[in-house]
Amino acid sequence: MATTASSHYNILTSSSSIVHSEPGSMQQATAYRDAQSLLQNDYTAHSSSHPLSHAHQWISALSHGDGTPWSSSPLSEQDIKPSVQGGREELHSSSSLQHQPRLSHTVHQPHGNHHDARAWRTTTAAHTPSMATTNAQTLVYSQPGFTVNGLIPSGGQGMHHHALRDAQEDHHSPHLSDPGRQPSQHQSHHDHSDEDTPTSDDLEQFAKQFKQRRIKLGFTQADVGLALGTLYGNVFSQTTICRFEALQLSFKNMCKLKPLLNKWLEEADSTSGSPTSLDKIAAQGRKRKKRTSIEVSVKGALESHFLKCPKPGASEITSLADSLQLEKEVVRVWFCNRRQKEKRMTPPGGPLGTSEDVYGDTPPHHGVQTPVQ
DNA sequence: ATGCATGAGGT
DNA sequence: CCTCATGCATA
Repeated sequence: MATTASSHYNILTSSSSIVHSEPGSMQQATAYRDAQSLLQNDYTAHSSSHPLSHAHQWISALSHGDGTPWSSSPLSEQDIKPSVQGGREELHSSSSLQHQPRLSHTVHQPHGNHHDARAWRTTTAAHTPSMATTNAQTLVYSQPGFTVNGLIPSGGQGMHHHALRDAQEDHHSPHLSDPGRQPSQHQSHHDHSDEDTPTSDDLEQFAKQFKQRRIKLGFTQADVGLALGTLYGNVFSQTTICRFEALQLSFKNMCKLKPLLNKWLEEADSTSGSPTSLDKIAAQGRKRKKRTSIEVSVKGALESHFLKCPKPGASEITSLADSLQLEKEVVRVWFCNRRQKEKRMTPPGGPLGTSEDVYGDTPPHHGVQTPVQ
């Protein structure tokens, strides 16, 4: 399935009859300050510039095998829409209290600096009361780069690690004089509406529960995202909800979202016949560059460079882009995204014990492992 | 479920 | 230019 040259992109918004939450799928521009849309043709306009396509890999929609070594989605059957929506509104009620923190971050944890990723594992592991065998069980880093180097108290795998993240992050102020905020109290259950900084374990369990309940209630991730919008004014996409459930967000981000999702959960189960009505606002047409498909081989090359140097300078990016025949911007963004991925909590592949435990780490994680989806 | 992209805010 | 939160478009 190589280059099939199937570049047939629908540039026009064809309202097909696919599954679409038609009524109200638009998102409201909550805090968008600038709403000006330029009118310049997109990248599809370079047809006249190129007489013959010789290296148009960025517009070739080849199957792009996706060389994700860790991609192991067992089964995913999402988007079950039982349509449990009734026809009620809560706009008239719910006029009680409830002050949402809005943009203010309720996170005081990683203090904005210092690697959130590290705080991740550390917090949990650190407060382990009796860590006899309680090793890193929650999050299994199944990637050579994901090791939380040097911070694993259990000393499980302080072995090979590419010190690839210590070049920048710690350029902040070295004020770590108030680590006392670290939640040391850990209840042995779930469901804690504590407002303060949750531990990674808390988040993990919450995410699991959330997912379960959500599914039980018959809501899709997208539904939740919209509901959050109608309820609190912050709309989120399916992507975000998904990532939350999969713990693929930064610690900070998770902390921020948890309260919201928690509220939704309460609402959702209390009013089993939720309405999901939202005001429709004009959709804002944004011209987004079409997703560039990077070939597997190219991805490999990029990865190699990443291991070598996660933060290439502008010049290096340029040359790299040149040799790979990619736009500089594409390469730059690739690196950015790559770095972000590195900071996620859950490394792709999931905490599920894959067969490849390069770390000899056999975590005794709890049994419940994704019943469905 | 994820890959690439956009944008705000910080340096 | 970076990080970080987020999401459209896709696989």
